Amino acid sequence: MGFSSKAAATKTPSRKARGEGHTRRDEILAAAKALFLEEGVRATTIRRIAERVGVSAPALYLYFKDKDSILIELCDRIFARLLARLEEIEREPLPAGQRLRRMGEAYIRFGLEHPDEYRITFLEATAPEPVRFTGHRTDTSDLSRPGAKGALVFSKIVQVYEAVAKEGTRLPYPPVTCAELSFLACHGLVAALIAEPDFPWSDRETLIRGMVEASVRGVVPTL
Amino acid sequence: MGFSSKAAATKTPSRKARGEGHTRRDEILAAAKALFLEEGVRATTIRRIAERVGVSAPALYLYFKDKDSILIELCDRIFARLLARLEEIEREPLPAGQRLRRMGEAYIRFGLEHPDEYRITFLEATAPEPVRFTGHRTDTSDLSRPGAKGALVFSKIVQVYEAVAKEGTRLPYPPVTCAELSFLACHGLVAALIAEPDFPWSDRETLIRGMVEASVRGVVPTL
DNA sequence: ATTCGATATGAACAGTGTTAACTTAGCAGT
DNA sequence: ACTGCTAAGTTAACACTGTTCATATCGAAT
Repeated sequence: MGFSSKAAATKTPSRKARGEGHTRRDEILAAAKALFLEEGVRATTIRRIAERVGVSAPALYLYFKDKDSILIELCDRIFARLLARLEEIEREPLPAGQRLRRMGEAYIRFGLEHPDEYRITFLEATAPEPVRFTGHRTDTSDLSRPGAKGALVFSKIVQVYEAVAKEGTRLPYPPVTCAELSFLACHGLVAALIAEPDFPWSDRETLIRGMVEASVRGVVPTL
Repeated sequence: MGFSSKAAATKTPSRKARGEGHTRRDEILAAAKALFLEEGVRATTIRRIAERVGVSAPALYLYFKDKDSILIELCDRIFARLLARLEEIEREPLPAGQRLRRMGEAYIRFGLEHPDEYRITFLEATAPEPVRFTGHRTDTSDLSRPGAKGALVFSKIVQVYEAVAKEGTRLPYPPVTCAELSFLACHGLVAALIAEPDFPWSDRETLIRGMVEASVRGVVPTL
């Protein structure tokens, strides 16, 4: 049955001490993450991750289906932090309008702080190429896809808009549509600032505050 | 060492100075474009473009610096059409607020109609990896970069906001900042629908009209 | 002692963008 | 006619990429 801890057994004794509690899987994730913010996405290749872990490239395939799986898991772990942040805000005793603003700001700042993960989760198309019709299925989306955690984040905003409606404010669209509009506006700011960091944008703080405001009042003017 | 020239009989004496209609350069662009919308971005590779033109892969480098240059030129040509559309709208005798809405809608629809080109122009980071500080240069941006045409598009919106100000409406931010906020909100919608076409978004038309409205009234509530 | 299953490896495959060296064809000028 | 010169294209190769396959090692259970 269960074997305790990990079975060390590196064929070539790695000079770095194997910390307790690290599985090889975690090592890979950690190496990928480090490579990520030290040298950027472009440098984060299978062979370089493997090199960092001190292992050959095919070894990664014992723990991950393919390269995307590694990146997706990495991103999902980061996005879990955003989710936690939003749930914090959710618990604050604020009027719904204010909670909306706090969430918007938290979302934007998070995105700007994790540009690579944000890009992979929301900007990179992993959808198969020839598929272009928008299948409108409210199905149980498979959680392995990128954007799965993204969808969770999104659902938080829906909840707040439902709260807004419950407070008596009339919404011009269904809560889910309101949430999409607010979310997409903030998303636009993050996406553009990440993709075009060299463009001479206006002052970042002004843009953030302005977009938070616009994303709320643009959808529900009375908020 | 036989000079068994099974040589390409396609030695059309296409004097490029002659420039009647199709130069080889244009052929390459056309092939890339066709490949683009027949088989998607992923299939648009140097060798396959070359194959379509009926030429070897390295031949493309006689006309373009690298692969990106091909794609960028392709995108710029498409975006020139958007620019023309916006200039049409610019000439319509409408109140500035209405012109803003018309432009927003045109922008969004254009983006959704040309997802691949939009992605390359606005979503793909071609910025060198380690550069992450935002150099605030109002300079003569080099026109070869992707987003060069994008910047032109953007400047159109700035002009309209200046017209709004001139009409007497007080703006909460400088015109350029207003334009950025409006633009970025619309950009968010386009970017997300392109990147995640399978997500069960609300009705597309509702989102478009809603975002156009929000991108204007969110920034300038009295418009 | 042998089998088993997990872990890891080196070699290789089918791609990618790109560069180098070489071959032509066509056109000027002594 | 014979040089040169230039533009346009070629084949071969390089340095990568993600990924698969056949093989090896090794601790543990039978």
